[in-house]
Amino acid sequence: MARMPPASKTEKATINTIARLAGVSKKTVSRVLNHSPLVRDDTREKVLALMREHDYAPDPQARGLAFRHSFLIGLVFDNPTAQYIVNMQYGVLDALAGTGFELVVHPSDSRRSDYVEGVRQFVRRQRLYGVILVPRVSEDASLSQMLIEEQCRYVRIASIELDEPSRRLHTHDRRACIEAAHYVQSLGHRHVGLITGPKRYRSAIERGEGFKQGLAERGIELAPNLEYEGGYTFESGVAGADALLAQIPRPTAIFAANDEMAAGIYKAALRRGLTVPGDVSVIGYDDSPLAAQLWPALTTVRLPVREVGRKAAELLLAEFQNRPALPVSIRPNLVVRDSCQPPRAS
Amino acid sequence: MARMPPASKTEKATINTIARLAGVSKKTVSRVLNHSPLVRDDTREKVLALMREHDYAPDPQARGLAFRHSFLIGLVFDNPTAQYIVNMQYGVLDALAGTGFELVVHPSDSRRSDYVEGVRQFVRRQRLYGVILVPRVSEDASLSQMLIEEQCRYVRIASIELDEPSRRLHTHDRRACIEAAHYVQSLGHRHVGLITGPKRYRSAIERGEGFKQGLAERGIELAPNLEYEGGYTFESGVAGADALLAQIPRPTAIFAANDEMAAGIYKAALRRGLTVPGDVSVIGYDDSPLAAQLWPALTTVRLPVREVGRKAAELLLAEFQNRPALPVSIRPNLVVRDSCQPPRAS
DNA sequence: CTGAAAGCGCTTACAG
DNA sequence: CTGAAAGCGCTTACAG
Repeated sequence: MARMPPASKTEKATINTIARLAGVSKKTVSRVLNHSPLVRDDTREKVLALMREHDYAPDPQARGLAFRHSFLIGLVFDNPTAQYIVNMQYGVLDALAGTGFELVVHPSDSRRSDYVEGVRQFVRRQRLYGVILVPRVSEDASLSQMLIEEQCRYVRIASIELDEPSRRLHTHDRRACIEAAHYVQSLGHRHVGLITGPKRYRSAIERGEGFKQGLAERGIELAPNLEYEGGYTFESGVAGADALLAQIPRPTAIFAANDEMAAGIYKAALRRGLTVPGDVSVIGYDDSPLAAQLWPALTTVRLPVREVGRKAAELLLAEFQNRPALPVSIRPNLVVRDSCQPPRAS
Repeated sequence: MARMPPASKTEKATINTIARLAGVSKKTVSRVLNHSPLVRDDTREKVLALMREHDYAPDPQARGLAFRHSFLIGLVFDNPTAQYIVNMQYGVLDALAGTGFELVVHPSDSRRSDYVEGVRQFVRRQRLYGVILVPRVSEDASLSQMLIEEQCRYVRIASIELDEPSRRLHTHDRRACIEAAHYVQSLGHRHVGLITGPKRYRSAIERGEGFKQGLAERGIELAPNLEYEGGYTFESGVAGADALLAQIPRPTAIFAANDEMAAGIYKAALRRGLTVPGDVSVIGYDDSPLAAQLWPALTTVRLPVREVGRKAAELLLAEFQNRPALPVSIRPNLVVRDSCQPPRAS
């Protein structure tokens, strides 16, 4: 690239600039930067004023080199939906704003045997301050084990309480699905179908078990032929609904463990000449953008993902910011739209 | 966090470790690292072997401090669709793999008057090596002007050829829409509707103009009452289709400037008792995940976004890697699915 | 083709 | 409450 003209602004201020102007050593400026109590109040004020005046911010690289860790937080994920990732990123960035930390993204493929090594290189080479683990990689004990070996902080976002309190964020999938089941029962449904996610996902188990538990609590037993293991994909939702809607008696309501599969139910119903919710009520999970766009709009379970991201980042930075690292738990809520109604009188 | 046991692996190798073991100065190791030709072949080989043996990688923070820039690439965007952002991130990361660079994300809100200053702080404080600008922030001249002031490299991804060759990636929206129009005409449609994006987006103008140009080239003039300015949202697609489908004669095909709005056409058609593509053919833009899930599956224009991200990152790193910085252009292609057919004989 | 010295902008460890 | 020295792991500028 061609040489560019010098910046119009004055040269970037460093810790030396501030120290010289304040008539103190750079160590004192450093103390102010790191909130050390060992600085006289008037000294601190003078230094802070100078920092503001010169728009000074410490160089994260120099700081990182001295601290022996970077000011980077990693987000490690394995292909959840795009909306989930993006919301998570927004949430993490909400928490990082003004802290000097930045977010670096690291997608990985947990089906590859070497993905843990890939994450190891990532955290080691970049000397990451910490990482946030999103399902399903958050469920992998070999990954968290490696991070402990590497002395890298982490927070696991998961549907159950994995790991110790300071490192977990619990999303209460089971509880949310119990409530979804209660809602379905309250409308009067007795023949209810279930399309679960793939059982290698902990969330799939939690959601499926939760839903059945919720029905059982209200005296409804879900028949084995009304449960189908899907793959969290649209196509698997279509296949699952085809299977369930062929049963006799036909279920009057179906719960799908995510919205993609719930959308698949719409397609299968449409093809069979069945209406939603007239012939079959549908309920999903995620409140993806899809949910509001389906016609009729989909009743679904919503986890506030952006808030999850924010809380996870806050937990990760708690120690650095001298706050207590308390375990976090966030509950989803049911978003009632138009895809459920009482069953037709039979 | 509690102190953790020391890592099981040996201490991390530094440039000094390698230099000592190779019996050379660290400057020589540095030369190998930076592909300097001023190293004897056998010296280079010995150093490289040692690096491999000790799994050595230079510390990006130390390197960055000395180089006066970090090894971070910023992705600056203003709320395009989640899938677009995520695909872009994957693409950028494809190009960064193995280079020692990492990707940091920076969403911003271009409606806020201070967003350019926000990006300025971001690039200055982190000493970013460069940034990739995604529409619509890529279209903002005040942003690129600021980056030049800050001497920060950038690449603009845009629907037209903005900026100088070494800083632009052209996505040919106009050409793609011309071809979409030709396709619609080739099916025999004469009464064609258009739902554009908001005119403050350059892409909206390019797509709309391109589509009209393509029709004109085949002797079809798009009537003013068959053009509607949408907002790139599902709801605006519904509203647009409601307006267009009420015209007489009713259009037999509608092109929407993105898939969200195209999905809105489906809903409007369904409500009016019209079938897609029997009564009205629909064509979208983006090939979002939605497109394949609609029923019938949506014919749409697909930009390979991941490839765009990869090429943009390669262009940004060209200078660093001693490659020529040639302008990049990527053409979308038409994905024909089930939402278009010839018009009914009238 | 190779190296000793100085420096990037911070912090730790020690001294007072 | 404050500071001088040394160091984090690299590179630039200079010398040979």
